[in-house]
Formats: sequence, C-alpha cells, structure tokens
Amino acid sequence: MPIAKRRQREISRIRADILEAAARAFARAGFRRATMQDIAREAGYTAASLYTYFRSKKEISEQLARALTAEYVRTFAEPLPAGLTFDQKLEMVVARQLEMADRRRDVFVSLFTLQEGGASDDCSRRSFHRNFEERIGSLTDWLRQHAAAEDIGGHDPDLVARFLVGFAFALLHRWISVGPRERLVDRARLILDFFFNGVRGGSKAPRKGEP
Amino acid sequence: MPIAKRRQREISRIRADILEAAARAFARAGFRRATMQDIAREAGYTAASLYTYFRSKKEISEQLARALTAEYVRTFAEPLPAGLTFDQKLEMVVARQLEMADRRRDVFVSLFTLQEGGASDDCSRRSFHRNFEERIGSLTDWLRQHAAAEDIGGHDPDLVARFLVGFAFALLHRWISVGPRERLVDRARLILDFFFNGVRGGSKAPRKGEP
Amino acid sequence: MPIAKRRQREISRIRADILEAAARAFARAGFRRATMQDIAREAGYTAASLYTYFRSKKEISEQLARALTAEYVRTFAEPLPAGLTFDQKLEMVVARQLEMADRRRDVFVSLFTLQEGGASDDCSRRSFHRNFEERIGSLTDWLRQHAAAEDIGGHDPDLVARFLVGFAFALLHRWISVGPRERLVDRARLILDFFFNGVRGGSKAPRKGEP
Amino acid sequence: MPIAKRRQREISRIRADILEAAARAFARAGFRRATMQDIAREAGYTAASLYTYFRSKKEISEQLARALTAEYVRTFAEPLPAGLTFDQKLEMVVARQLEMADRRRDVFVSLFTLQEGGASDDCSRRSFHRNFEERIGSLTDWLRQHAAAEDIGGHDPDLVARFLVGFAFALLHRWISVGPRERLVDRARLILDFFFNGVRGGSKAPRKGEP
DNA sequence: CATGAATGAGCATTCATTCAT
DNA sequence: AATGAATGAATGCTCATTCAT
Repeated sequence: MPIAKRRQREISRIRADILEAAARAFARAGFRRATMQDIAREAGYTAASLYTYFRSKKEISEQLARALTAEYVRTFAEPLPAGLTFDQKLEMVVARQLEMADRRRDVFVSLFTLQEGGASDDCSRRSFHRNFEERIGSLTDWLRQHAAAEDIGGHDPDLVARFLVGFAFALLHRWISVGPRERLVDRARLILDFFFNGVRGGSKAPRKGEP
Repeated sequence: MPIAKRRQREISRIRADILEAAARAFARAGFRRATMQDIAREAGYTAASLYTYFRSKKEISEQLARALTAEYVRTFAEPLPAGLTFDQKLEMVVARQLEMADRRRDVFVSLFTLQEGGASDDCSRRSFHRNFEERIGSLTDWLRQHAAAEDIGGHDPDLVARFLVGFAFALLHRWISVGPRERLVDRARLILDFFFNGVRGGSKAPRKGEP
Repeated sequence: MPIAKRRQREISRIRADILEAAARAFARAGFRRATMQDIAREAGYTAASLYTYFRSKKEISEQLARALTAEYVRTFAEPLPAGLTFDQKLEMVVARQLEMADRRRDVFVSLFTLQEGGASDDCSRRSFHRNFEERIGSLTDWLRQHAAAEDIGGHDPDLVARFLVGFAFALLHRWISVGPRERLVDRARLILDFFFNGVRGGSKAPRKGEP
Repeated sequence: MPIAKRRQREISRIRADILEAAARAFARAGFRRATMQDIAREAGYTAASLYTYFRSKKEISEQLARALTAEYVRTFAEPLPAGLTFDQKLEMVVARQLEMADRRRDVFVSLFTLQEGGASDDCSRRSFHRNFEERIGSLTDWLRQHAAAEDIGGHDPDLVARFLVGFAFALLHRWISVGPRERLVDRARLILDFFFNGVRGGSKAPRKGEP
C-alpha cells in the first residue's frame, strides 16, 4: 500500500509543520499566551484542525520539547572524525549546536522560554525542566566520555556543561536583542576561547571591535 | 501632617510586600499562570484588595521588574573601596550580586522566567526585555568605567557582560535543579576563575570534586 | 431495471443497520452524548459516510423514533385470533410488546431515554414527545376498539393506556437495574394480574419470592 | 458573628435558587443541552457567576439530584399518624408525593429526564441511576417496614415499588402532555384504587369521564 | 480600606457537517 | 460509495477587573 505510506508521510510532515508553527508562536508569545488559534494561524489551519494531528495543546508542547531535545542531543550523537583532541571535538560540537541555533532560530528561542511549561498544570513545568535537564545531562555525558579530567581542569562535568550552556544563553540573548546581524556559528571560536582561556585568554589574534 | 506621612510610608510598605508576594507567585507559576488570587494569597490579601495598591496585574509585574532591576543596578552603584584592581572590583561586584541572589531567591528566579512578559500584550514582553537589557546595559557601563581594554582582553564590553550573566544563569539553573545545598556567593571565586582564566585556568588550588 | 431495485434494497438495508447502530449508541450514551462517530463506529462506517444515507443526526433520530413507533404500533395492527375475550386479547398484545422489548433490548431503552430529544432544537423534543404520545395514542385507540367500558372499569382509555405503559416502564427499569436475568415476556401474566386485579388481586396461585 | 451567619444563609439561599433554576433548565432542555448560560439566565446571573456557588456543571446536577432525592425520601421519613391501616398509610404517602410533584413541577420532570446523567462522563449516568435506584430503594424499605406480606399480595416489595413509580410516571407524563389542568394529588385515590384492585377494581363510586 | 460577589473577554476543546479525493 | 481532513459554531470554565457594602 504505497498510498497508506504516502498518507503516513504526509501526516508526519504536517505534524512537523505544526510543531514548527507552535515553536514560532511560543517563541513570540510564550506557552500560555500563545493560543491554539495563534498556532493554527501560524500553521495555516484553523484551531479545530490542529486536533486532527494532536490531542491537545499540551501534547503539542511536549512533542515540541521532545523534538527540540532530540535534535539537540543529535549534535552529540553524530560521529566525530577520529583522532581529534578534546579541544577540537568540543569546537566541532559547539559549532554544530550554534549552526543548529542559526538554522532554527524561532525554535531555539523556545528552548529558553518554554519555562512556562509544556502545559497548564504543574507537571508541565516539570516537563520543561526535565527536558532542559536532559539537555544538560547529555552534554555532561558527552564531556565525561570525551574529556579527560585535565581537559576540563578537574571541574565537575555538570558544572562545566552548565557554563557552556550559559555561554550559549548569553549569545542567544544578544542575538535576540541586537537582531541576527551575525551568525552565531561564527562565534564558535570566541566561545571556545573564552571557555578554555578566559576573558584575557591566549588567543593572540588581534581583537576587532565587536559590532 | 505627620499622619499623612505615616500613611504614605505604610502604603509604600504594603506595595513592597505585594511585589515580594508577586515575585514568589511568579517564580512558582510563571507570570501568566500566577493569578491575582495567587499573589493575593501570598500577600495575605484578597485579590480585590490588590487593586487598592496597583492598577493592574501588568503594573505589578512592571513595578516588580523595575524594583528588581533597581536592586540589581544598586550592586554597581554602591561605592567600591578605592585602590582596587579591576579583578578585585569585579570579584566584589559579582559577590554582591550572588549574595543578592542568595538572599532573594524566589525573586531571582523570576528574572530569568519573566520572559513570558509583564502582561498580556506585546508591549509587556518589550517591558521585560527592556528590563533585562537595562541590566546588561548597566553591567556594560560598569565595565566600560572600570575595566581597561586589556582587563577584558579587548572584547566588546556588552559581550563580556552577557557572558558574565551567562555564568550566573548557569549557576542559578544548577541551583534550581539540585536544590540550594550551597550558597551561590561561595561560587564567586569559581566564576571569576573561569571568567579570567577559562576552564583550565590558572587557579593552582587543587580542585575538589563538585557535588 | 432489477439492478436499481437491488440497489434500492441495499440502501434500505444499510439505513436500517445505521438506525440499529444509532439505537445502541443512544441507549448507551443518550442522544446528545452519542456522537456521529459513535454511531458510525457501531455501524461499521465512518461518520462522513452516514451522510450518504441520512441528512443529519436529527434525521437519524427522527427516523429511529419513527421506526420504533412503527414497530410498536405493529403489535396492535397484527391481527388477533377471533373469538378472544378482551382479557385474552390484552394478554396477547402485552406479551407481544414485552417480547419485542426482549428482542430489541438496546433499542427499547432509548424509548424512555430519548426524552433528551431527537435533536438540538426544541422541535426535536416535540418530535420525541410526539412519538411517545403517538404510541400512547395507538394503545388508547386499541383499547377503544377492543375494550368495552366495563372491561376497563369505565376508566378513560388514555389513562388506562398510560398505566399500562407505566407498568412497562417499571419492569424495564428493573430489568436495566438488575440485569437481564429474566425475560420481560415471562412477566406478562404478572402485569395482567396487576392490571386487572391489583396488588392483592385474584390470582390465587401461590406467589413465589421474586429474585 | 451574626453577619457571617447571615452571609451563610444568603449563600445557601442562592445555591438553592440556582438549583431550582437548573431544574427548570434541565427539565426544558435535558442535562446536556442545557448550557450554563441557560441555567444562569434562568437564575438571573451570568454563567461566570454560577462558579461562585458551584464548582462545575456536574456539581450542580449532582447537588440537584441529591436535593430531589432527599426531598423525595422525606415523604417517607415524616411520621404518620398512629393506628392507620397499611392502605391508609400508603394513601397518605402517595398523596404526599403527588402533592410534592404538584408543588415542584419543573423539578419533578427532571426526575425522569435526568437520565442523561449528572455530567458528561459515564459516572454521571451512574450518578443518576444511583439516585433513581435510591428512590426505589427507600420506597421498598418503606414497604418492608409498613406492609405485611398479604398487604402487597406476597409480591416482592421491590417490584411493587417499581409499579407504584410506574403509576407516577404514567400520570406525570399525562400531565406534561395535556397540561396541568388538574392537580396530581387529586388522583391519589385513583392510583390507590388501581393499585389495590386493578382496573376493574372495587371502587363502586360511579366513574366520571376523564378529561 | 478590605472584601465578596459579579462579570466580560477569552480559551481549549468538541462535534456535526462539508467536500475533495 | 467511502472517507480523511477541515471547519464553524458551540460550550464549560478561568481570570483580571469592577463595585457596592
């Protein structure tokens, strides 16, 4: 039945579209404020139609969080070239993540905004938090696997992971603030420099005035 | 008319109490989900009574944001001992801020959560954002005033400021996640170390395993 | 054109099937709560398909009521053996009706439940009521035709008819309540006894304890 | 605090009013079809206001069913003059019930219509059924207490109770149908006659043509 | 001043119905 | 003929806000 197959694909496609639309709507207005109408409008449907593809607003946000997390985690899962030093590996991973953020702009803002939770009840806050922590956790795991203790100065990998995410948060916010005049991915080296060497760190390259 | 004066003070006191209550309510449930009833219960009033002191929920959130920002800015404004190096000054300022975060825990969570906006309309999002940026701005200004270019490695002060806030975000989130088993302020040195020297930075002191 | 004829029969058959399905769905959930999906599932179709055979949910319920009434009325219309006394005739008719109730259990429950109306507007309530009254009316007519005044103690046939239906209601409800451990038709004699002689009536047969 | 007392009474009064309004609305349109707006309009409030007094539509219907059942049960609970025969006692009880039906007309129709249930889920159907059966049960109990076996011809009291309710159903339906041209309570003797002696029973009084 | 009560504006969700395939 | 998908019209319920007491 290639027709059923096609249908299935079509449905998956539409579900993905709706999730994208939801990401935009959530990014713009937050989870609670974004109404089903908003999401529907963004997706080119009516609110009622969304219920053909998702059982509830809650399910939309959960699946969105899940999808974002999955995409995020995938940046670690994808294999790295053999024979790289830790520093090189980290640079690649950070670059991948920033590239992803560049590519999925609206969606990425949700990542730090979904705090409101995936739904109306308390378990939704948990749901968001769980997802956020899942991301931290996957980065922590990656560090444990690829970094020797001296690579991260003997620090707790969980803390290190959070600092890295903190950098991302900083850049993302700037990006939101000043607009996308620059690609995040171009800042990968900067983050790494900061991360490895600190503000006055070793990068001898002459600094250009930042925009 | 000292009686009018007293009344005025009383009102200011109550307004401050309500803002504190709102901060707790927002921290617990997010801006949208926290109802006027929630705030009122937290403050020991009924919802209707809040309207004696504030015109609307929006005004509450705005004033809260304003108050938080003011308190934050004050950590820069307060005079520093003369004759300190930049590094010492920054450590003091960071310590002050972390101490404030420790002291006003619930309130501080709002700072990163209020993203939902200060009210139902779009201008409220702006309002929150404006406040957030105001904080970045004041830190940037402080850096411009107190840091020579080489103190911050020739980087854009705005970027540096955001990185510092990124550190705070990282720690704060960890703190939310693992619970307040430790005071943030105790991590001031760690942040500074990281900030100045990076993950493998100079602090020769042996690292203890982080909890 | 025997093919058109066959098609016609097929359509009638399907319409009847759908009505049966609707009866089950209505019996289970009430008219309003039973959705077109419910009916369709019960009938082995999709909701959209029902519209091939009926213009609306309202039409379904109306036709169902009509069909039930018709079936009910048929219990009178079918000829009775000649030469019976009124009591014997009534017993036969009552037995026929109870037998019908036994046979079409689900459907029969609707009869007293459809009160909710045949549709969303007021005229549907009328519609149900009209059908209910039509049934009463046909029984009344039957009494007028077959009962001499003294057969029913000089009472108003309409009242007598309602009392008979009241008995049926009583038994039906018991049946719903205690489950179908017994066939209604077995109670025909009981009803007649009650009807003719009252609770302490003449049936000298020793009473067995009821279950 | 007589003021709190008064408030409490006022609230009880309003709650009772709303239940009455709900009874009218349900009687007119059935449980599902009657909207909160309908009830509110009937009660002279807006829909939102009802939520000050009841948590949900479901709670309204449950409390209504409870209240109706309680009022019904009270017709048995109230003491009867000593020294009456069973027949006399039953006549008094039946008269009380019919008088109640006369007095609370709208409410009483609900009694046989609420079938749709007290709410949207299945437990509501149960809820209604439970209430209906509770009424049957209380009548059954009353019969067990006051009727000797020969008083009810050795029949199962549960069955007898249902027959009595069947009579009420019959009259009530007639009443709805032909309008309230007569008071139900005036028919108490008729019911009793029928009940004790059947359609051709002993009452020698000349029958008048029924309206 | 504090509050109980009332309400208008919304919102998530359901469902009968339509229509292109 | 059968259906998956789309949708307008409701509907129960929430909540910020107002107001009389």
